[in-house]
Amino acid sequence: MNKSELIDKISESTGVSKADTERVLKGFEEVAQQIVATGGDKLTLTGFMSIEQVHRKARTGRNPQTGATIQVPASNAVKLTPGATLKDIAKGKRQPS
Amino acid sequence: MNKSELIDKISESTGVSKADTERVLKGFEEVAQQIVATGGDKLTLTGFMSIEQVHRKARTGRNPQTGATIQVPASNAVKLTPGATLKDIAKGKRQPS
DNA sequence: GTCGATCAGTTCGCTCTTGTTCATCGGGAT
DNA sequence: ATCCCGATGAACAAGAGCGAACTGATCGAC
Repeated sequence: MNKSELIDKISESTGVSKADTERVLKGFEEVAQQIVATGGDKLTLTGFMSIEQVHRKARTGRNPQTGATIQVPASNAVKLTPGATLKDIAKGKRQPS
Repeated sequence: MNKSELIDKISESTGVSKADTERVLKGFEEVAQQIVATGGDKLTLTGFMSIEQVHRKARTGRNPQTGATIQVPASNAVKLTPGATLKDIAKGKRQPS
């Protein structure tokens, strides 16, 4: 499923226009970008997901074409964590809304 | 940041009412739940994130209070993957929109 | 304002992910 | 319709996350 299909589905089920649905998703993405850009806060949507910036240690990577090892420097990364409700649905312990 | 704060921010920046913003986020969550409940499809929001159901092997867990080991059966889990744009923003390689 | 649901933190052995480069193909902004 | 950007997959060593059970704190639906 891609973005267009998602917007169609959300618009159908909520009655919100596709244009506004798209604006809200874009707004959500921009807030997520601000969260991971600054790292000072964490966004938690209870039962759904959380989004935060985390730090990753330096380590060894590899060029898949040549097999040469490459030093990957320490840097910031994105951590997306599913919430309990979403996990329970994936496990079959619970039904989607 | 929690859900209320997120809705305020999105509503402010997009001009969409808080009520509609909340409906769209709820709709997005419900679609994500359908994706991880069935496992047949994967939702990809290019540059932002993707959401899918994955399978996890059985393994050993532990009760942190008693230290007793517990067998955790194989089951389905949720995989949330950040997209390239979000990752680049976390690394500082790129500015948020 | 209430109260049920969820989060965060705890241990630890093992599973899973990470990031590198690059060609190809699809998405999606315009 | 066009075309630039991002997803995908390849190898792999090492980093990071997972999930159990439980509890106090917080969230958010009503």
